[in-house]
Amino acid sequence: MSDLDTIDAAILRILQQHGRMSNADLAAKVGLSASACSRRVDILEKSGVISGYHARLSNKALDYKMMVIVHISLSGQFAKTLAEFETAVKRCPNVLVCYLMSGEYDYILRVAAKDLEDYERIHRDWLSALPHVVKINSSFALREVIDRPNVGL
Amino acid sequence: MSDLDTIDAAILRILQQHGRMSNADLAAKVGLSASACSRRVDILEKSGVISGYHARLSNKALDYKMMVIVHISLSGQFAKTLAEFETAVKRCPNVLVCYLMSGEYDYILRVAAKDLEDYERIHRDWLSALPHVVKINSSFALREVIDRPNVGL
DNA sequence: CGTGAAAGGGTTCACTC
DNA sequence: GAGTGAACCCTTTCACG
Repeated sequence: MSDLDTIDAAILRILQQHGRMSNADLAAKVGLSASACSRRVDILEKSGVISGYHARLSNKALDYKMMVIVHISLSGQFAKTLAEFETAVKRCPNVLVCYLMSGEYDYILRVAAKDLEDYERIHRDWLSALPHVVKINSSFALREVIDRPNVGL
Repeated sequence: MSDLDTIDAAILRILQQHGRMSNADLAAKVGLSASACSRRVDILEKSGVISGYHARLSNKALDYKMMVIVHISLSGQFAKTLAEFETAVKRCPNVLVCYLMSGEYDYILRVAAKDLEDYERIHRDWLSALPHVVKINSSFALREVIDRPNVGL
């Protein structure tokens, strides 16, 4: 697709960490003029390398202190079964990540909860209520070692 | 901590999706004047509810098409063992997420790779080389159903 | 790709309700 | 806490070298 040179990589590295840095500051950091820098960022956005800019919220500040990894098995692998499950799981706001997996389990989920009581509620009202589920396995995260949105450049 | 009213929630919801929206536009969207909106955003940033702004890069555009969930067990749970493992795992740029877990496995990792060959290299050069590892279990993601950075408000 | 200038818009005050 | 208006600063974006 688009070949990234050293300067592009530098731009991406900085914008990953400081998504609201002004173009003028960014240009200075990567050693370009403002116009040249703006042109490059524009290309990176339009080519889809930069898919968007987002404020990151502190789960802790919002009182979401628990992270739970949930493994789920369904009663079959029919397309209709998967589609119904996925439609339902998308409705649960506490599910941050959901992947269809190969291997022993069908889906793996990452679920945020305020505390154990909150997770019990989520498990009861949301997870157990998902269609076609035959097995649920919850593992609790004791500590977050790494959490980055993208691969290091 | 800080109580969030309806307007704060709206601000967070918008900034989550459009991290580079100008304060003027944001104020219009939530029905506030620019100054009032700026004051609120300032408070949200300083109180830590907004922990930062980040450009999101498309893993696909960067040719990272594979997502692998890796379960890892160590030879013990001594603090020194865990610390050594964590120091080493942080050096691998392909590891996006790493949690210390309760339950059967000690750690769960989310690893990005360009393709199967790339993952073989990562597995050989990084994962297998991590200290104190006694068991590695790789599961490949077939499809991404959900991937949001934060809990829906 | 860099420069420079013009134009437009954004942020941030002090002040008021 | 929220709105107004104005000043100032900064950013973006041209055309051109």
